[in-house]
Amino acid sequence: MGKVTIKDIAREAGVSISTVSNALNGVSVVKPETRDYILGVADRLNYIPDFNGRNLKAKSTKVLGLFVTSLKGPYFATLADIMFWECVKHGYELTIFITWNERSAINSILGKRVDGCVILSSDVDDEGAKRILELEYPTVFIDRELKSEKVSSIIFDSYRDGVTVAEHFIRKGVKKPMLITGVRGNYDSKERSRGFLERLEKEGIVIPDDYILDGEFNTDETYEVMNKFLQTGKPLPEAIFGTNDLSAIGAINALKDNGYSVPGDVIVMGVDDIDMCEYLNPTLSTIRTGFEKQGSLAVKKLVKMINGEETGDIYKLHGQLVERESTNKDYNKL
Amino acid sequence: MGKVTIKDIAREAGVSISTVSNALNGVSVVKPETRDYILGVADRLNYIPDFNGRNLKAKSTKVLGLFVTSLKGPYFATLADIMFWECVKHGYELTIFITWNERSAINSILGKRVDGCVILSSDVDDEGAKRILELEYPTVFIDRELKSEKVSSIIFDSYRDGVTVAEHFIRKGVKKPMLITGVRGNYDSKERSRGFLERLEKEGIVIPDDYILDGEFNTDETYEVMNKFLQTGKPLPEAIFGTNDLSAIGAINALKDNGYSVPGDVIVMGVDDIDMCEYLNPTLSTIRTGFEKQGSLAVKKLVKMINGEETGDIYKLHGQLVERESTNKDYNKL
DNA sequence: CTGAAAGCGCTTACAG
DNA sequence: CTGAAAGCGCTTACAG
Repeated sequence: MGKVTIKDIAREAGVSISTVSNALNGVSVVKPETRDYILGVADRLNYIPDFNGRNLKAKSTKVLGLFVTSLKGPYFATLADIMFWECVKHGYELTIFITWNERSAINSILGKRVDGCVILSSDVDDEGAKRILELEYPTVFIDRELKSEKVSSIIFDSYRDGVTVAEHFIRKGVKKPMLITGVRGNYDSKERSRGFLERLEKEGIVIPDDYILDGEFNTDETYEVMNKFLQTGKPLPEAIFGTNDLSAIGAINALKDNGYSVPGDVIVMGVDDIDMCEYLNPTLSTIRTGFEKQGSLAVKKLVKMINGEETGDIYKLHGQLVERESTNKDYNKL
Repeated sequence: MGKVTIKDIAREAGVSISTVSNALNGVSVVKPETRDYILGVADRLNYIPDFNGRNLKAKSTKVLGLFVTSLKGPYFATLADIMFWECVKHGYELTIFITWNERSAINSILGKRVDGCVILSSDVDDEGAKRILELEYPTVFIDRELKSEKVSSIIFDSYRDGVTVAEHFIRKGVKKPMLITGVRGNYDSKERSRGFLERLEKEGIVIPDDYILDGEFNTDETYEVMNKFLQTGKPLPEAIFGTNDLSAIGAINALKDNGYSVPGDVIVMGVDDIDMCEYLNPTLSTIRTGFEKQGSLAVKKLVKMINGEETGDIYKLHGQLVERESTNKDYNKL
């Protein structure tokens, strides 16, 4: 078929390639009739611009990149969809890169594939993140706290979310809670745990080490450790905080399988508010972290940094308590 | 900082840019010492190739594109992850594009951003799909049946999956089943329904129109229509086939909320085998469609078509019955 | 308002 | 084994 280039259009339309380029890009300098005529020819020839030719010279690609370690996880799909629509609004495309280290993000930026990037990947180590920071290219981190001229972070206020859960338990009169931590080294896991523990401590409640389980943010893993805990015969906690919904679910299943009732014997809470929460039995109380806002804010901020309208900032998004059956002692009495 | 190009490396290393290019690309013609020296210089200067410069001239980008309408949906994340790793194996990158029409895929191929693409987007209409077909560029469709020299399809054998469910119901002695269809026009919804209905018909079972509900592949929607159905006071079906797991879940919730028991009063089955199935109450019987295989096969086939080693084919993947509590009448008796 | 020309950063025949 | 040169398809000052 032979690729159609602006040269072909120029020849066909009897104008120069500069004029074609200007017409195609809507540069206002072109006479409207000329422009329309050229556009018609381009259309007729099924012209499709070569990204590489364009971007090689142009300063901007009009593409934003989202870099993630994996697409799995409770809220990723929604986040990406929201980001996509926010990009559309601003005249950008969004492309998603799966990657396991910071090289790929750096390559894409420096290789002029994207004008800026949003990075969600716990697997980028701190050194890698710092390297990106030093680049001073427009970047938004959504799972770590970094900031510079061109770099922003939009994260959950996970410390506060942990506090919120603690206070909810305190209101319920809980004296002996259990904590299930998430992926080691993960920002949200650490902060949620810290907020939870510190707020409880203010109330004079200190959780013994054997009442802090490591659930890896994962249902199966949490089921295992919870099950093992229950086998020891130690006294049941009154309440369990799973630092994400998946681990809360694992804990509930282990409790059920050991003959305990939730919320009758133990109340349980998670974080995230994944769709599943409403379909479980009992429905799961949780913290809605507001990732929709995270997605749109990430793109908005990125665009502003690209345009030089704003410099880097750190935003912390407040979660919201969603009470359902799993923390409602009265539920089983119905 | 000023972008480092092969010119800089050439100057620094005291060689020509051709030699730098050859060294960087591992062209064997370069003397090993020269190559190593150049690589060292490139490394020292933090050289990162410009994608646009490279791809403009090169025939191949070594990037595969995955085009989807949305990242939501039960198995998308797993599919993408699997495809990513398969790409890595073959020396390709994977980038994901969210898009609502076939233009974007066409642009990306013809705009030389990707060497080939996998398309999962029911929203590409048949005309759009045909346009892609005519391009004769390496493409794999994973939700429609198309085939040509460079175009393959790797789909679920959804007709057969429908038959499998029908036969499972027949074995259970079901005489009055209900069907919940999915997204209108969706290949899998149509085929699953058709297989289900035709197999039942062979058994002399014909489902009346008011026992075929439209659930849009979606829990909330299905809950609504099921609820409405139950309000009519019509006799309960003995079994319900939700053409995906999400709709089966919606039906179960509506039944429960109306005081019925699953599987006691009605047995229910879905398709997909999403993670949630195991955490529901009752756990959900379903068809495991084998999308892991779909992901890796899609990439493998695409690479082979790109390399000209194979021409287009159509593969249908067989699903596998996974029986859990929701179709096990004895379950409630325990 | 339009066109001739340079050049973006690479790759790739081709000479040597 | 290495280098000089052309060219990929565009954009962008600059002249006119």
